[in-house]
Amino acid sequence: MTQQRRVQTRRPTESPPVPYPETPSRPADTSLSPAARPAAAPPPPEPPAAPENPGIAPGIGDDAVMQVEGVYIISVAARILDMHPQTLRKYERLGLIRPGRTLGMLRLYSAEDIRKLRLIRHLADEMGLNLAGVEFALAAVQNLLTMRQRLAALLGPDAGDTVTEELNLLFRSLNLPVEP
Amino acid sequence: MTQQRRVQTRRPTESPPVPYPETPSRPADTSLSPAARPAAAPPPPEPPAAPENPGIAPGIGDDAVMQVEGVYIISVAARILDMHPQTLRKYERLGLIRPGRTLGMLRLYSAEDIRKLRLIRHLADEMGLNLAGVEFALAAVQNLLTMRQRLAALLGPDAGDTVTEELNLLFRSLNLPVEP
DNA sequence: ATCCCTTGACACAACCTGTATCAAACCTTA
DNA sequence: TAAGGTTTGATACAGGTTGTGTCAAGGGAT
Repeated sequence: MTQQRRVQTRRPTESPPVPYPETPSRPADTSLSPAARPAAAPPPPEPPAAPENPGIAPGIGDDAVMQVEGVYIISVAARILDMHPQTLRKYERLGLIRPGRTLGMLRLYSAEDIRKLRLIRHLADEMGLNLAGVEFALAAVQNLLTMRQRLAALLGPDAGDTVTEELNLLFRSLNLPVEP
Repeated sequence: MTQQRRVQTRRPTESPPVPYPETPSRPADTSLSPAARPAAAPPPPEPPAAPENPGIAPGIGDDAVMQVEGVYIISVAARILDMHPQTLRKYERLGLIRPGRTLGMLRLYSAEDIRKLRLIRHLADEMGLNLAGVEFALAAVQNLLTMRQRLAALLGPDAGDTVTEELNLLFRSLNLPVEP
């Protein structure tokens, strides 16, 4: 009755346009993927550290790249979300989120990370899922959005709109605040 | 940060052919729906109580209705599934399953209930979901099958086959042993 | 150089979950 | 009718999970 990993044989069937991400199936806490991130380049070299600016993006004036929506250090992100910094660290350790890093290895949470964390908080606090369930739900949402994309490519844009509408109904029915 | 219920306004949008079941959103243990089942008629009045016949359906010879796939009392169902009878009772109390009842209020588990319980066991034991997550996953599967049906009705049988194929890929990607 | 913040690790309280146990009631068989 | 076994509902408990608190060590910005 213990947690056990499931080996599954993947067979090379007619390579689809967008692949499904293949859920990692990690029930135990022993994650953290020991051989991961050997020397990943820190994506945004931009430590803003706006100490008091919750909710709006800090306006980076000079040579910033396009569409920088907002990047927050862990204390700011935790204050924005009203969550504990240790909770955010644990979520990263379990693989639920993957914030960027500055050159000094400080975590940088993008607006997309903030949105994902809000969804995680909704799933955990209001719907009562544990973290394995949160991982499952996140994978389900991700795969459904991928499926929508694939169906739109396979069936045409009109059918894609219908699928999008049905997915909106489904997300609403499942109490999932997702906007595809 | 405690569990709190979410009130949601349902609005009557363009009545679809098959409705989505509207997830109950029940995080707390205080379920059991106090005003439910006022005098529901017991569906199959058939107490077989086959004490030693695990796995195959008891052959009811005489005036049985068509397609009786198998009905088991709780001890037999628990032995078939290798689960504790109390666990089955708790699952029913939480609303995950809804076995039939004999006239003496004995629980009767159909083959469909057994299949659902196997899925629940897979979600809980192997994927590590808690019961709220199991409820979410069951609702997701149910809604996806409903969506497949609706899309087939809206887009035609060929698109329906494509949707079915995509759903099979999605279920496989999510480690869900479901056969639509 | 100094101060504030982050990091990683450990620990703990509260909760969840499956199981055990109990008396009462029921069905089947003698 | 009476005995025996089983189910039911309720309660209790051990083990695991989860969010949070605390600590020393280190880094970045003024």
